Amino acid sequence: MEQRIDRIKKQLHSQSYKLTPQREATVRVLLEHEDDHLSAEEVYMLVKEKYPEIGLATVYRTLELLTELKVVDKINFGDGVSRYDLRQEGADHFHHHLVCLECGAVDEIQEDLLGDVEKVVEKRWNFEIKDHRLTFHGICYRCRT
Amino acid sequence: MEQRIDRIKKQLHSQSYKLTPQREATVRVLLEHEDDHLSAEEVYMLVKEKYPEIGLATVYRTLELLTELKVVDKINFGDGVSRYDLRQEGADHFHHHLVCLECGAVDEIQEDLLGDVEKVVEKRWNFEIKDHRLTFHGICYRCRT
DNA sequence: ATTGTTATGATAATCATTATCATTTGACAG
DNA sequence: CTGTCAAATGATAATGATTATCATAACAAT
Ligand SMILES: [Zn+2]
Ligand SMILES: [Zn+2]
Ligand SMILES: [Zn+2]
Ligand SMILES: [Zn+2]
Repeated sequence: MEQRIDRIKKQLHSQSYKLTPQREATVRVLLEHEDDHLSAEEVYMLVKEKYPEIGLATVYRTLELLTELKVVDKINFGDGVSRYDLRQEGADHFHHHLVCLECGAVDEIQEDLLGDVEKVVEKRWNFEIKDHRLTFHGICYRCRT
Repeated sequence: MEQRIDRIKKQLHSQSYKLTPQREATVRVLLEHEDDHLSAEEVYMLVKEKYPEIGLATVYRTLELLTELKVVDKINFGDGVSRYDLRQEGADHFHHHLVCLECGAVDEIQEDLLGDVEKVVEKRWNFEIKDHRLTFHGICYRCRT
C-alpha cells in the first residue's frame, strides 16, 4: 500500500504535480476499493470519511488527473455515470469486465484474452492499437441456477 | 431500404407499437447514416430536415424504443453523449469499433473476432454471454504515416 | 517578508437526458 | 359518421452529472 502510494507520488512529481493530502486521501480510497468500480460521487463520499473538508470538485479534478497519468481508467457501463478503475500496476493492457444483467455485479478478467485478436486487427485493419475496452453482458455464475 | 423499414414496422407491431411518421422519419435518418455514430442531438437535427415539427423528446423516446427492440445499440465512446448505432440486420453479435486518437474517426469491424474468446469466458468464468462491447483505441490507417 | 504558482472549496453554470402534462392522433365501438 | 380511449407527441420544466469560475489557501522560491 505505502509503496504503491509512493510510486504514484513519484509519478506525479515527474510531471510536476504534488501529492496533496486531498489527492493522497483519494488515492487511498481507490486502493482500498480496488475491486469496485466507484463513481465520482461514491469516491467523494468515501474520501469524506477520512478527510471531511474535501470538496466534490477536488475529487473530480483528482480523478481526472489520475486518468491522465493512467493510474486509473475511466469507464462507462451505460448507467448515467463514469466509473473509475485502478489499473493493475505495470499492466500494459486494461482488464476486461463481466456485467451481470441479472444482479448488476461487475466482475473482472485480468488475463489478456485479446492478444490474438489484436494481432489480427493491427494487420488486417492497419490500426495501431494503444488501448482497448472489452465488456461482456450476460448472466454471472452466481445467477445461473 | 423500404423492405428494411417494413421489417422494422412489423417488429414494432409485434410488440403493439406503431410506426408513426415521426418514428419512420427517425428510422430513415438512421438508415441513411448507417456508418455514422450519431448522438441523439445529431439525429434530431437530421430528422428535422424532413420532419421539422418533431420534438427532441420524441427523438429520445424513439431511440430508446429502438434500443429496446435491439434495432439499434446505444454506445458510449467517452465523450459526454450516447451514440446510436444501427445493428446489422440478423447479426447475433454487435460489431466492434476502432477509435482513432489522432483524428477521432470511428471505424467498424463487422467480423466477429470474439468467437474463441467468448468460449473461454463462458467456460472458465461460467458466464453466459448475451452481448459484448469491444472498442480499440489507437491510430487509424489514415493517420499512420 | 514578498512574490508567484498551484491547488482547493464553494458555488454557479452547463449540458445531456428524463419527467411532466396538456394536446393530438388514430383505432375502434356503437 | 360521432364519441371514446389509449398511445404518442411537443413544449417545457426538472434532474443530475460534470465543468467552470473565482476568491482564498498552501507553499515553494526568492
Ligand atoms: Zn475493473
Ligand atoms: Zn449476477
Ligand atoms: Zn458502429
Ligand atoms: Zn485517424
